[in-house]
Amino acid sequence: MAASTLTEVARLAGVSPATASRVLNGSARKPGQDIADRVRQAADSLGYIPNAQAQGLAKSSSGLIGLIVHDIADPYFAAIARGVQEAAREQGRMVLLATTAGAPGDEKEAVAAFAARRADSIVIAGSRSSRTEDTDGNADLAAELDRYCRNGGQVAVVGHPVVGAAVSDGYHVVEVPNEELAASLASELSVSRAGDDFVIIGGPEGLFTSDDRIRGFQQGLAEAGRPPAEILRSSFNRAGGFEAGLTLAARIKASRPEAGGVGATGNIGGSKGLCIFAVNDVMAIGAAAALRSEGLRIPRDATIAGFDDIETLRDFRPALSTVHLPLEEIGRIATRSAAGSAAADGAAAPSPVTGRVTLRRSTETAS
Amino acid sequence: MAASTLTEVARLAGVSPATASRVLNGSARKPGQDIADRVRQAADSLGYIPNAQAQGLAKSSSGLIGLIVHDIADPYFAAIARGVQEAAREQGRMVLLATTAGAPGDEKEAVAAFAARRADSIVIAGSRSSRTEDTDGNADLAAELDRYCRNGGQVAVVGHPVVGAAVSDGYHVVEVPNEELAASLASELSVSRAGDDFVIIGGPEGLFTSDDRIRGFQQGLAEAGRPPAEILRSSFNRAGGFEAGLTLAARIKASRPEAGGVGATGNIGGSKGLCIFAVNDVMAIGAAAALRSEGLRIPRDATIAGFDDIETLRDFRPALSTVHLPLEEIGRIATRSAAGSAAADGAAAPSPVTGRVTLRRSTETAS
DNA sequence: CTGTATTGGGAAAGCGCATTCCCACTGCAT
DNA sequence: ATGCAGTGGGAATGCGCTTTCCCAATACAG
Repeated sequence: MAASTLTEVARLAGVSPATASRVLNGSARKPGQDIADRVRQAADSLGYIPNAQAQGLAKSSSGLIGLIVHDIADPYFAAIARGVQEAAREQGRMVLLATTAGAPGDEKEAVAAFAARRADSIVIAGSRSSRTEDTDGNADLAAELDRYCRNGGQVAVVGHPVVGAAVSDGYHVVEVPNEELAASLASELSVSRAGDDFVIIGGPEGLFTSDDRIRGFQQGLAEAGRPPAEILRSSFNRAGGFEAGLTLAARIKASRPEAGGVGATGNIGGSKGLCIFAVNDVMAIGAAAALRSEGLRIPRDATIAGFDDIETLRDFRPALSTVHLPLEEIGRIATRSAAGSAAADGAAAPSPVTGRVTLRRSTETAS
Repeated sequence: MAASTLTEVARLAGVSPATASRVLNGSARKPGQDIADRVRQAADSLGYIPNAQAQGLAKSSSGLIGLIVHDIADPYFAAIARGVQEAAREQGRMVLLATTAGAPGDEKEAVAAFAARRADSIVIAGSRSSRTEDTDGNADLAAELDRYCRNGGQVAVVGHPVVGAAVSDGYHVVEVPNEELAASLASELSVSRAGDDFVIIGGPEGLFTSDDRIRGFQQGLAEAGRPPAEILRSSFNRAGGFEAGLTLAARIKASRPEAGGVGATGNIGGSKGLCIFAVNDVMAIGAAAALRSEGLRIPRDATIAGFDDIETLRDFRPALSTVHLPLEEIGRIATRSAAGSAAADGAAAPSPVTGRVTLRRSTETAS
């Protein structure tokens, strides 16, 4: 038994396919009550399920939203995905998922695949890159997005615009005030960690999110009359944070006075403490793990702050200072901005993303 | 400019649409080299992207895999989703996401939506329920799945079969040895926590995953000559674990000898320790948070073990004893078993899921 | 040199639905 | 009684592609 079709339903109800279509799938014209009932009854006696592909073909729209993330199991993206999913549901659409590990080439593939499926809109999360090795991929991606938009597609990008993407209507960017927030964080830490040296653990140069946060942090330090922090670069994930954490651990151990044995109380006397800013939470967690694995304690031997306030932090100890970002909300906003283009443009501008510096135990003064 | 069509490509190349179709999208018949080149060139000069909807309509298959989870931001599901996504990619398919919070009614909707989109296969993760309030939903879901399978769809369910689902080919269950593993855990803990009382934090009665693990654990205890553990039930998430944790915390505090003040060293003298088994990691984490919030320490004042070994545990302190499950692999297996039905049935049976009891600090003897 | 395979391309018929026309019919004003 | 707008249903077309069927051309054996 193959899935039953509209035609079969129509025949059973003794009406034309046109009429059946009108009653079963919202049309401007509403057939008479009695006929409608007959059709509806026929439909569910047959267990009719409309073929979305055929509907899509006929209407040239699909009820699909494409979502591009680096890694769906990363708590950062998972939270955004949850928001996207939720907003999609509100719109009566479904989410198509693509993971790309951040490679622009793969992202281009994903966009093409979404375009092939005639997705109504595409949400791209994950940091944009301007690294030279990504130049080609970025160009391809931009071209693909451009084509998609010209064909009526809607695109929302979280954070930074895609490098080289033409500004068309249908192309939306959800701005995240990374720089300002990082500056605020630096400013607050300059006060609470007045005696410390600062060091930044960043992602590879060219990753916008990372670069913005680094720039903001440095600026915040400067405004507080502090010298710029040293920057350690590694990959934009836990492993990268861990690696950088090991480097810092060695340095901390080397610089502290050879007081006693293992149990020595870290940072005493005149030596300055170290305050680490990792440009995202997973890197911060990685760094913290590295310090711990080297026998160092936070905030005793070093303090540390992250960025994003991913849900995982809730149960991470010591409680990690960070910048809270409404990740789920960001997903919703992106999804809505790529959908509500029907509404008035300027007026319907979705509320901007706001974050909040959130200081916790990991940067409290060691007792 | 609307997206260009196969017909346009064909015209530009000076061939028939049929030929163009044959060269651009894999067909059994391979047109001549020169013609193929001409078509291909025409295609990318036009930036042709095949309309997957139309292809799907014509071939009646869509290259889509439906994935149903409770919550995509839950680390357990996120890990499975990653595996599914990966396997989907291998198959050249895309994954369609649906989140349902575990409500069978919603799951039925999701299956219907997947069916409407003519998804090639559906993967259902998340515990099945036999609670009475879910009876209707389960029946609907089973009926919907049945119809989907009869129409040639492939379904893979992680863990338990859907209640009432007819066994058809096309309906696969990825077995997870919850009961055995829970028994092993109980057995190992009976040794390492020889002096302790055991208590189980479980989900609501009727959730198969929870029930299986509880049953297994009790059985393991029995085999070790222990009396059955008391069971505390609450919701199958962190909040549920937290709630149960509060209850236990009160009990622990009440039962311990009024040694001194807050700083008293918990469990001394003849009073038995408490070993908590939470049926999944997020509940265990919730319970641990509750204990901590009540000033109790793990493993000093109580020990605790979870189940699943979600990635989050990597950075959770104290390191949580648990049962490792290859979550990502489970996602892959499910996806493959719902795809490789073309291969020989019996022979192609995917490798079964195996777990591993993993004891860590949270159940180590307090020093 | 004729006859039969065989190859390679094109014409056309759907896949299941939405939608534009078109037509028969009703109700009302003239 | 006649005309007209308005209403409600059906026939037909097309969305973009695959695929079967058909036909011309070539190849080869007899």
